[in-house]
Amino acid sequence: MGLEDHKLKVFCTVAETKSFSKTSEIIHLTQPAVSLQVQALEETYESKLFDRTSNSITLTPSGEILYKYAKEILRLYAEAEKEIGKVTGLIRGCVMVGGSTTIGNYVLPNVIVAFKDKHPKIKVNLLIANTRRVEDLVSVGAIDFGLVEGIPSRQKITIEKLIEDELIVIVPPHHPWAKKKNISVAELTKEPFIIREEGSGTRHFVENFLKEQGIQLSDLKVVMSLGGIESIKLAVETGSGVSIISKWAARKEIKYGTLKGLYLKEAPMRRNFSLILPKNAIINHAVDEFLTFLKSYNYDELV
Amino acid sequence: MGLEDHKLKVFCTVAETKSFSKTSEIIHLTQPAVSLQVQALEETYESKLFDRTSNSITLTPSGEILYKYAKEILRLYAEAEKEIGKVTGLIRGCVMVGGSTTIGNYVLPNVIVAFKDKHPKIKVNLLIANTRRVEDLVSVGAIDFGLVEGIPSRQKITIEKLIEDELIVIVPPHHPWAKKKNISVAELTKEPFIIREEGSGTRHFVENFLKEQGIQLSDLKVVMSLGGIESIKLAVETGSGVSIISKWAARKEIKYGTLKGLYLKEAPMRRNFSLILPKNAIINHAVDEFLTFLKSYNYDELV
DNA sequence: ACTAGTGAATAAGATTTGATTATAAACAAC
DNA sequence: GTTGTTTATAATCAAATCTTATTCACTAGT
Repeated sequence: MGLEDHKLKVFCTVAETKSFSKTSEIIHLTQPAVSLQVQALEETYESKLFDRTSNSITLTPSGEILYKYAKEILRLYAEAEKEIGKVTGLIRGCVMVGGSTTIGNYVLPNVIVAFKDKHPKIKVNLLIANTRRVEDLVSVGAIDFGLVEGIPSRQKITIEKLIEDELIVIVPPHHPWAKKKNISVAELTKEPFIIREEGSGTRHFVENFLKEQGIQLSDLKVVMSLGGIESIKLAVETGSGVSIISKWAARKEIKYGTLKGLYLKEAPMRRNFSLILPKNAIINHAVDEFLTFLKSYNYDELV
Repeated sequence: MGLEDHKLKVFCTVAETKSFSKTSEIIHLTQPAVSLQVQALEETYESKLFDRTSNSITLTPSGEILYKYAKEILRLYAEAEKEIGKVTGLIRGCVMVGGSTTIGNYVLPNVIVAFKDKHPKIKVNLLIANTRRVEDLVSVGAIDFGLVEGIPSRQKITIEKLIEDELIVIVPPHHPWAKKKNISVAELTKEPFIIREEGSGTRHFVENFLKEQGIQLSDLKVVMSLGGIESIKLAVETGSGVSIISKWAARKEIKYGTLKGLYLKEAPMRRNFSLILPKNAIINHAVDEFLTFLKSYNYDELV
């Protein structure tokens, strides 16, 4: 882009993530490039900016000072661009979004496509990771904002409920349940069940939900545990069992008829997708526009 | 150097000098390079920053906004560097000095050499021009500070008396006056006189001084008017006449005996060299050090 | 109006900076 | 020790930046 000091941006991200390699993912550079940028800064100021001691990276006193100023400088770059954009009517820039697995893979791509259609000049950057990781990046200010499942509670983050997510039971189209709209929790325990891997937000939610309905995971006939939504859908399509995933994740397959979605009779499986923003965020013009778009977007048209 | 955004620096200087070519002299780039830098900025913001109308350059609304922010950003870069310098004990950076003809050619070079000796890492940049021009550059903030003859009075400039300058009568070593210490104004009118060109600060001072002593320029036997101090000294050395110049300018020749300096009986021809600073100047660490050095420098050792 | 003269834009080339892949070194965890 | 993870270094390649040479646009002077 060129409307900000790239070296300072890289430096700040390293300071925030405390990692050269994570920075390289976020900025979309290779790790050596990040090392070189920081080294270049250290040479111009003739002062080490980070202590690279074994397993952790910390800012040196010089680094602390530079970080404070760099952050303010970057804020001014963003503000200048915003102000000029107001005058020229031009909206451009770069948005760094973080999305947790479900929302990142199945909701945001559609939103981003629609957004790019309205604002072709704005570059959108999507990073998909688990909720914890996205929260971390937001809390240190390494990305502009995040969209995650559930309602994380953290200091240094502003949280806003954005849209509701509903989980559904998925079955293959020729399954006995395929004609039904609802099934009971009791019925669920009779069928081979495929579950997400330990650590996933969706699995966590499902476990809790079933517990509320008086059912343990061990009551289900769990036939396998898979490490990704796509693999779960594939397994269900091929008849290996049924599963529970977000309606957003099953959208396409339901539309094309390769999967059927059902609700539980007892209660809807609802959770929120939350928008999380760093406190004292640098909100540039592009980020502003994206947030406005996000809030006004009609998510139902996706379903 | 790399410890500031070069594009913004160039842009600011163009905005201040209202000239691409003058900027190129100050920043030590070629004129096309300046054009390209500004064009690059105009492309990134997709907005013209200057109106290039015939003979004058003005900031567009976008340009005005960017200038405001750019100035603040550059100030922060300088401040960051200063703060880091305090921690590391390193003093470096770049000073842009403007000097009017006499002080620029005959005083500053010595000061700068002594300064570089103490602070080898600081880059000093000397621009020699007439008083008016130096004042202009200072008043718009295009150079860090200026040293000029006389006491200019201008808004937007902070003025400080720095050192005294004394003008002396110079004669060749075998001239009848060479053995004397003083001569009278009356005597001066009897000798062929060589004078600086119209427009020079020194000529202006000499004319005024003689007027105060009741003598018009036309009372002198002016044999020639020369456009530079070196040519005047040469003319006096070769016996074409006598002249009046700054003691600083005659220092070397008096030391080597190729010229003799005399004072006027009636009154000393004194004027001040003034230090002029832009209001709201960006004083970086290097500038700070140079100013301190300037004020503590023992100018007498030069005489 | 024609001709310098001045100041900015453009073109083509060289140099420097920046990024990439590949690889090595340092360190923790098993 | 061996493995895996993270940063640093090396070599290569692409892109940005500066330079010289030239052209263009506009004034000013004759």
